[in-house]
Amino acid sequence: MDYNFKAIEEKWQKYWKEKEIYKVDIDHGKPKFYVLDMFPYPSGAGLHVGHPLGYIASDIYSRFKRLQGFNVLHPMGFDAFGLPAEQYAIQTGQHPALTTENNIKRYREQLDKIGFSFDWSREVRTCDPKYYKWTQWAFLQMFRHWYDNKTNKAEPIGNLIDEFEKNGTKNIDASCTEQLIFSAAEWKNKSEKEQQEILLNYRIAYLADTMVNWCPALGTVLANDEVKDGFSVRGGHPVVQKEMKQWSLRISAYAGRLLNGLDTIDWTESLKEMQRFWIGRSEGAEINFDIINTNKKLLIFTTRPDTIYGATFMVLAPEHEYVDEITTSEYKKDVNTYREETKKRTERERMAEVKKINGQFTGACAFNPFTKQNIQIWISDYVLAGYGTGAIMAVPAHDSRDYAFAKHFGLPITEVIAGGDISQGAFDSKDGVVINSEIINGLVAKDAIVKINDEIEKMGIGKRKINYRLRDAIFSRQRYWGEPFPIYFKDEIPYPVDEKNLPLELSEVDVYLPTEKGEPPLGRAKNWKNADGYPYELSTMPGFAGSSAYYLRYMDPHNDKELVSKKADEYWRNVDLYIGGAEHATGHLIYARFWNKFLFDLGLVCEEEPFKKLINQGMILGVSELIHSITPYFLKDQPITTTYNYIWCNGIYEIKDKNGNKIDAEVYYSADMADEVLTNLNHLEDKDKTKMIKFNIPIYCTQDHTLFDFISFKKWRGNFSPTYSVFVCKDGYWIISGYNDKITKENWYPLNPKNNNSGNFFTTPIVEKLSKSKLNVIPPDNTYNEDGSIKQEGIIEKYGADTLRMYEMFLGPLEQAKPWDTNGIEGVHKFLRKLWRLCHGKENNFSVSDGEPTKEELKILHKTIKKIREDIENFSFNTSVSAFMICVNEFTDLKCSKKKIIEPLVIILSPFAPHIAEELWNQLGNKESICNAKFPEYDENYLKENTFNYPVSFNGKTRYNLELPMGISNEEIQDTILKHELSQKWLDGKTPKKFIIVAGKIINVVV
RNA sequence: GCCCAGGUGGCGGAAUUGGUAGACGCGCUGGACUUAAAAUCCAGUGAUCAGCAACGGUCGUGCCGGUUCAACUCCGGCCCCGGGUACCA
Repeated sequence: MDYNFKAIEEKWQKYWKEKEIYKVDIDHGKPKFYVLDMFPYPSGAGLHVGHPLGYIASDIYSRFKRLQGFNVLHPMGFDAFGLPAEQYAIQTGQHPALTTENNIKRYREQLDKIGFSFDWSREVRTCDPKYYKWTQWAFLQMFRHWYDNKTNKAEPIGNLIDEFEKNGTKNIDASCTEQLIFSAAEWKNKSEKEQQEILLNYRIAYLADTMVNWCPALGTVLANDEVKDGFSVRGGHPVVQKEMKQWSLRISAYAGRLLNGLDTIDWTESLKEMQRFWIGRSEGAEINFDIINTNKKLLIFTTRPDTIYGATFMVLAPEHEYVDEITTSEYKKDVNTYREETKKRTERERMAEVKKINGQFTGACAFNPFTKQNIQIWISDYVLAGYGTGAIMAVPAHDSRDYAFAKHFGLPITEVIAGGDISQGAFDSKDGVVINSEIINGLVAKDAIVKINDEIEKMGIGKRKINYRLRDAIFSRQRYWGEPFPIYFKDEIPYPVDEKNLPLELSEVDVYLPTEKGEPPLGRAKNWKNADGYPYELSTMPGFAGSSAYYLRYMDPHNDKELVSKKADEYWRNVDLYIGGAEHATGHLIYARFWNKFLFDLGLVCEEEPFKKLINQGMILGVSELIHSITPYFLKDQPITTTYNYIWCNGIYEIKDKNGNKIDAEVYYSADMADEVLTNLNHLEDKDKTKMIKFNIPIYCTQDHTLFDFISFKKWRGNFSPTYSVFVCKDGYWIISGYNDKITKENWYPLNPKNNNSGNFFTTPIVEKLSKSKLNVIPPDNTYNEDGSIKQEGIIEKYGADTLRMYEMFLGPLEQAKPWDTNGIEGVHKFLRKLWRLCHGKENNFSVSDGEPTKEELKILHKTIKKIREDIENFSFNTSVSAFMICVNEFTDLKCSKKKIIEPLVIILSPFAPHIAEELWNQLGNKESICNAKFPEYDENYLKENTFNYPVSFNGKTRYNLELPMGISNEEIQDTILKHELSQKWLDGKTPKKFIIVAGKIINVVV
């Protein structure tokens, strides 16, 4: 073999490791540069080809910066707490710490094979107690602080207590859950418990009632994506919305700063836009409406107080605390029915179904303080409890949703802004003059808002208000595999664990399931209480807890005295370049910014924004395979006789095999007949409840969109599947039975034994993101069967890491999503071989010559240096790979392998393909690693052109090309064009109206 | 639904500021070398019409319309696909 990538890559990976080439320390002699990747969650499926995409990009950038003389911090670690490990633990009984450890080992092995320049001495793992000590520590700081709107920062809770003792709430302007008013005397008269409850109202980490997806059958809270159509995805159990006490972080206090901070950072506009929308600043007013026949006031928030004369009814979220109290006896039953229905739907479903108008009158009315009319109070799905105050004044003439609602229920519509046609639809625009509105008539909306706000404040019924959609982050998870809260409860009041007792380590449990009482798994732990016998919190922290400040730990990872030392923080400051997926836009990237701002308020970090520049790598999409089944509803004994005449229910119901024996089975349908099966169902009773369901199955069970390895499918289904699985094909059916090790070989039952042909069971392919949850991951390296034989050959083994690195970059623009497809990989590999051959000739002897390069050769080299440099700076790595290919093709054509050309070429290639570059660098006689070389500068003088081959167009259409010297005048060009024989045809005897000449670009003749 | 991104040959993509659409690579077709294969090299390759020929014509960047000497690029409207939508990470 000429280019022996295997030997080269192993050799240099070993060398880099032994010489600690990538270890960095604080070095005030060099400018720092901090390049960070979003660290991976080590799933059991291993690293897939999507992960390295961003890592390769950041590695190229890191190596480039290093070649430019920067001291580059480029660390890596693992986001190791999370749901999948816990699910696996539930299924197998293995401790998640153990499986996580194994997964990390596998990830590390895979990462090492790709030749990244990570400084592994700085590795962090979020599940390591030495690490989560600081996650817990930060949480305690949030518990011990409150947000003062006057100083606009977090302040110690002690200050607040002092103020309560002196003046009560009089001078307090705090971010809090509920506005409280009490005097100093009242404060002092409160019991300890009452005082602690009040403080929770102010703490940045606080306990509050929030809505969760509760699954009674599983005894646990589910994530939204674990719920579909009101049922749990696993097991199909009903899920309801339930109120539960949960830890929350008062991120809403930081909404304004999170919004303004966006203007100071170099992120893509689209990402900033997403965060701006997520934060959702809106200026408006809070207004109280009296509720008729009660002494209650209904507080609403509106951005359009100018339309208050058009407010003809009110709508509350079905969960609004007033609903029970105000509903009249006549409507109790209907309201309760409606609320029960709502409870079954997640918030996302409620938002998604705006076209289905529904709601319920409560029987109560409110008083519109401006029109002096009584207006009805309704409840409806489209008002969400978490937004604003959970109540709106509906202005059907000027809000589309209110309009649809009013039309549907026959509620009055009053036009108050001229300019639309309210018989046709709502006029939502603010461009119009106010009418039918007494005191603000004739004003444009903008002025009307000012005037009506003044009036509202004068009347004492409300005030101007800036509202943010950003909600406080719910910080409790009813799970085991996460950071324990350093909190114990005394008399139901939470108290912080003393900092010197951190970390509070996760306790062992017998099984990773909720207790019978429905407590989180930690409820099973023995002695889960402090030295005084007070019980610890049973929930754990969510996934984003550990990832919110990890970039700070990398600066000083072994410090057990501080989260990060001042020295390290002041040198490394913040992340200069952060690369990761756009799917984190509104999760991690907001939480981390919040977390950092909080630490900034405490003076612990010197930069207010953690990530200066951010690039989103696009997702690598893969092909997933879906299997078809039918919703479980239909209970009947059905003999399997023919494919179409009978439909089997899916689920654990009785079905008979062809011998008439009852079997306990689930049934799947081949994709080519699934629709037909569903159609056949239509004549059956209960057909409305029948639905086709499709779900992802592991792609390793499939081949060419066919389920081909039934045994591994059955193993994957595991305990979620009944004993038998029936796979119905057009020409027969397969029956597989048993669990795990006791799965029978597949049995094929053709419908017509004489015509025993295919038995192909088709699945439906779809292109979607590579993800463990989609079961479609493709690893970059070999995967092995249990017996040690190769299951699938990886790219690294087949082509080498340098090829993988360059190919992933070659796939397309970094930021765009692209499907994974190995078709083009040969071309990239060929390029590296070509480079090798350029330096080694046909005989594979290193043969680089010492001659002086020609002008032409220097031009190619400097053109490439310039291009590569610009491309790296623009993160346009796909075009760099093309440029390298063109360059090597050109030198091959010129048979140029001069040292003065090859040496700089190898340096600029080294960020992309470090192994081959290091090898060639070494062969060129260099003793030090190429990592310590200097990135060459290009010389503009070599790039100058004397002539330009102009495209000549007539009326914008290119007709011919013409080589002209650079720098000649437009008149000369015009003359040459007019005389040119090819021009005659297009001028057709006419005189040109106009010449457009862009020097060095184009000539256009307008005829 | 809402927010964000994207749509260019058979495929991945290029065209960085409105200036030659299809760079580079894959695939495919034909050829050279070879006993043969692999490897390597050479030529062709958007569609279509016409032709003995060619620096031939026309069309062509999701769809419809607009601005401009000139539009993949800018503007308006629509369609499709992907991500997120607050407990997947």
